[in-house]
Amino acid sequence: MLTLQFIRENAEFVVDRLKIKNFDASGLVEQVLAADNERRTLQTRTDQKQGEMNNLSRQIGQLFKEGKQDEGNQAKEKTSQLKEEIKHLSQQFSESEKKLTTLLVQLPNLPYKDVPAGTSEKDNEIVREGGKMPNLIDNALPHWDLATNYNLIDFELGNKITGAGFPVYKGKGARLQRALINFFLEQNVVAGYTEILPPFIVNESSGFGTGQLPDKEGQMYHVTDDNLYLIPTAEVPVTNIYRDVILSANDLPVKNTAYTPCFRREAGSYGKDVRGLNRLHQFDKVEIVQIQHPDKSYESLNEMVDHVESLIQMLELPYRIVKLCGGDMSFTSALTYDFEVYAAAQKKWLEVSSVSNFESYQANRLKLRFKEDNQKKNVLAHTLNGSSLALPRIVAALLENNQTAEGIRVPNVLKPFFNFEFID
RNA sequence: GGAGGAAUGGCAGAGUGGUCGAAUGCGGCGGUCUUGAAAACCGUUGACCGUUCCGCGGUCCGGGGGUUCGAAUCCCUCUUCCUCCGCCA
Repeated sequence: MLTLQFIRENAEFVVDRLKIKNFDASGLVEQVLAADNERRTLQTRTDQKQGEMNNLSRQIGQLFKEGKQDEGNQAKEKTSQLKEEIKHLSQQFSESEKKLTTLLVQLPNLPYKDVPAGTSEKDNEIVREGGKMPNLIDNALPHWDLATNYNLIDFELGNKITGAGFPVYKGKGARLQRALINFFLEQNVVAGYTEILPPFIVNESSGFGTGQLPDKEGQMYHVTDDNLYLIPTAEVPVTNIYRDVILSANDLPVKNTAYTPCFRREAGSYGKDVRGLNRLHQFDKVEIVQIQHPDKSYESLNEMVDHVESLIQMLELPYRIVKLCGGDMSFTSALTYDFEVYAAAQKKWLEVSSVSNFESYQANRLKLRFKEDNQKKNVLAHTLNGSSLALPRIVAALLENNQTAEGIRVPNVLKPFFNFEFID
């Protein structure tokens, strides 16, 4: 969330910038400022009474110590009213604080200065394109047919065991998943990321820290008995490692990578977009996460974009990098680049990565700070993350683009991890 | 799952009702000494909020609640960790 201090000092700017995200913040900002004022008034009054009480208690203690029982008891009688007032005030204060937080979390992150205006993906800006479009054979098949024909993925079996959106990978299909996960992790480690294997289920505080809760509750699977959530992305556990942490400046940047399965309810997604591997309830993804000094976070963002691009290039897939417009960006992001690969049989661009800078928006929720050298004050760090990469759509594109009459060609870079040049 | 024990500042570890945000040691930072370093010595060393902001006030001793004029200290509850038993990949 945005910091109160920033909103106080830049209220108009906040409202103005959020227009880029098609978010009318005028009413909300006003309410935040009012709630903030109320809270501060209440705190001043509460603190003052509490101070009086502390003084009185000290005096009473002193009186009893000196053996002045009568005076002590007399003084005691004076405390009951004060006590009542404090109880009342602190109740109001905590309600006021709660109200303020409720309002505050409704404000999205501000878009970075060069985020294009727009309402949907049509307004996104293509920043780079690369790779070579394949020459498809005649009668080229979409990946769901290829996956079935070559016995790589069994969608029906997934329906039986769990339900739609939970495919079963088999044989070379399963091995290809494993190979891709290894390949991605390996490349990330080479690029300086530390490998993490986090829990796949998180608590409420973690969900709040990265911004999934409270607003996107319906997108996660909820284990109600224990009030835990299946992770929708490794971003959640890996970023939350640093919740309530104060780093020192020379710890930065922190670079972590993790493979996890991701679980998404995808409520409200139906139709042809969900065919095959295009949209699943459970899928595999390797994630990269950085924690960086505010002055350098956009350098890191570019570095991450270049890194993800190199992965896709190694897989020899045609791709494009898209800068999201305000309307298509997530609630918590300041700047997001999406990566799309072309799945030639479907004739579709599929999103395989989303790389974002959240600036201090998540850090403020997480209370993730660092100590600047020679300075007392702790400052919020910047957090960034990106997929490197999400597997299913990569697999979809690999299958579709590399199909030949004899079988499916496997990119050379996977050799160390997948010992077949051909799937036939 | 059953029975006990514990949770204090970066770490170790005192403190069982009254200036305790907390002794002491280690670590960190600054200084004296030294050509430099070590050792020794001196000083300093948590976070958050409010404010009339070089000052003052408030909160925080695992989380939440309670008793009391007053709680790190007493009570309840939750969580986590340790020991023993059982079970187990």
